Amino acid sequence: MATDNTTRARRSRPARQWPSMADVAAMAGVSSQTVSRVANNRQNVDAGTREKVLSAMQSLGYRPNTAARALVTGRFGALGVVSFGMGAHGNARTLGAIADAAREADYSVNFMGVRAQTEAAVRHAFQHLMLQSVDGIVLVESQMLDTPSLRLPPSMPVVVADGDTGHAYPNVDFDQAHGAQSVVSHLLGLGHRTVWHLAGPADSFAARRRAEAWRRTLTDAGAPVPPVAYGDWSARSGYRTGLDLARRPEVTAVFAANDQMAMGLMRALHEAGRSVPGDVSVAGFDDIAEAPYLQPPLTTVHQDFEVVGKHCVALLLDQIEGRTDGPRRRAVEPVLVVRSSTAPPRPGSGTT
Amino acid sequence: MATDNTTRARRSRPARQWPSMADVAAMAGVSSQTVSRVANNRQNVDAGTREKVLSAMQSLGYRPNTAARALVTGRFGALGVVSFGMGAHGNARTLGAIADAAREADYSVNFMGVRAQTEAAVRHAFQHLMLQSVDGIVLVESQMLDTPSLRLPPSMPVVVADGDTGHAYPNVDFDQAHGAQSVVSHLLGLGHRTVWHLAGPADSFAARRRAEAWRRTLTDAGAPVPPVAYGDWSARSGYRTGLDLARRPEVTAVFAANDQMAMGLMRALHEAGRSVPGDVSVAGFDDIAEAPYLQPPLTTVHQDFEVVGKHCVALLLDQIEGRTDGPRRRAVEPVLVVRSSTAPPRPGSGTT
DNA sequence: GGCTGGTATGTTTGCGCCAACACGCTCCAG
DNA sequence: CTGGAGCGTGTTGGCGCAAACATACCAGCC
Repeated sequence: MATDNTTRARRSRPARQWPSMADVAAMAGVSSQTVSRVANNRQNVDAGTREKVLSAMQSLGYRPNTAARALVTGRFGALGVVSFGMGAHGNARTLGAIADAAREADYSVNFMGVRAQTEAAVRHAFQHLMLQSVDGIVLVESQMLDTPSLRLPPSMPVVVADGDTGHAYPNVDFDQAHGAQSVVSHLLGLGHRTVWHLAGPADSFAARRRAEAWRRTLTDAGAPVPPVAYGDWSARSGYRTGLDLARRPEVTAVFAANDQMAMGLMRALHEAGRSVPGDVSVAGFDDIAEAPYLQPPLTTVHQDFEVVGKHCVALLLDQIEGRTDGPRRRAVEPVLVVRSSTAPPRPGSGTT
Repeated sequence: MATDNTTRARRSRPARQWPSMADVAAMAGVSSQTVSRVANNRQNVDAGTREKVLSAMQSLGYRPNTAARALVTGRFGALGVVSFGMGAHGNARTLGAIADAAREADYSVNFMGVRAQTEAAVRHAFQHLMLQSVDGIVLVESQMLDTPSLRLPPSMPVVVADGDTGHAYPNVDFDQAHGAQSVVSHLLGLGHRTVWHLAGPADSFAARRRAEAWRRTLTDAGAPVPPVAYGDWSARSGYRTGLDLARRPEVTAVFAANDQMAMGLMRALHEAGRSVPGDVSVAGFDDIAEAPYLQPPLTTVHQDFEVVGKHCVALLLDQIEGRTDGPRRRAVEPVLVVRSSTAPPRPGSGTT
């Protein structure tokens, strides 16, 4: 990065290896403009002429040069996605869904992974994408939007997925509050005196919203609010917290902010001799594909990432194509899926 | 797709919203060529001049236009990645690693997800990428390379990750054979009479290589070769197979071709009252982050996706930059990780 | 017939950038 | 003191494409 590019760029102009419109035009005996019209599927071309051009394209193996096209149109046919690592299941699924939706709209996806939510890392990602090679950007779960030096130019369309809503950008998100509330209500409804919470990292907006909804649901129900434990979304962090919680006999129900942490949590409880759901009920969030096959099958909140991806692309295309009348926020409703990791508390348990 | 683009392209040329080199040049009082030299970090620019240009860039918010640059250099600064869905952990991890490595080299990553390994789907992906907008392509786990109509132009650099080795493209792969062999040997070494295998889908090359190594290791050891079951990498398919295997008392050890299937398998065995590893030992492949926290913690084969991503990018850059002396194949050694899901068979069990 | 309006096609132009070359200067060897 | 090499910089041209404008032709109409 930022090294001397002399050597790399020293290669002289490469020999033409792709035919251009002019080549096709010459072969078909028309002007290059007509070739352009055929390539862009314009209707005002005679059927016979179109045929000639198409067969010339075919035999020469012509492909339009996107760079030249982008230069003249100012559009790139590409969307940028900034996301924080493929380790998080949700991020990977969201990216896949965005890519699918983008392909439907004939856009390609330029992916920038960012390892850390540090200013430098995010700035680098933005700089790379903002080299004017994308028509818009989807930010997946970023908390960095308010850092002034990272502000994107106002002319760049942006959609934020699964992130903070306290900014001006259009936004697609799960209704985290509703999902978390449904889990906590479910557990309280089973008869638990209260529900403990293993939250995601404090700098994650989704984690904060889940924690807030958990707290509100408890207070609304008049249940005591136990201290919050924080993990980092990993099973490992769930395991560490689980070792702690297992030592507290008053813990009868735990809501983990994602399924991976719930896995670690259940493992720790098992090792400590606390059965799930006999002694402790555990619920997760995400409904990863493996959730039905955990031991026990995990009660969790299902999130439809496909829909999120679709909405992200739709909102972005609205901006790119200048439509301002569409919605600027979309919420996707998560659905509680009750399996076997939650049950009523043992009679007499859970008292302090 | 292939619709009339008239309306979309009808927008007249958008007002210039980005400053160009000429603007910077005017502000700095130099020629645009000098701006170009500064932008490309050439050394033959006077320090004072460079300073003036840089501050002009800064105050105008100048970003080089990659399309224009690509048009004249014939290079795009982008790598294409074709992969089959983000559902499979391995694919997601590999993509993330490729993106990281590409960023190190100042390339961006153009991601094309393909849902199905059908000819039409893959062709569409290739067409999109081959619109001369990437400098090279990484194919992650594709079996479609030999389909004649999909052949890529010889001028396009390609690297195949985790896929078939029976083709001319440079290749990065795990030493699947070695990994599978180490699992099977481990189980045989524990005293199991033989090891059953839950393979990945028949059209996956990685799955085939794992199955072949499993078979060879058994025959080399003089162990009987049980029939193979096939899954689709999902926990669900592992579960279904597990219900079958649980009914066969002679099954004392199973090698699942990935961790997700092992999870489903263990769940089915548990439901059928067969304990792991007491009655049946189970081993997986991949070492997903959650493997240590399954019940029981899963013996599996660790794969370092970061290294695979790095190698892919390195081999691709070799081709793009015209280096022909580098290696054309790289194998990454997977490592057996023994946890608690494997144990010696119960005395007297496993006889037919 | 001359006019209008529409359609198919061609010509010109310029997007922003960089390679190639030209230029003027300095420095040093011969 | 002259020739040539090296350096910083400017000038020119053209990459492939599509927008804008120009042209040719035809049909229908008063």
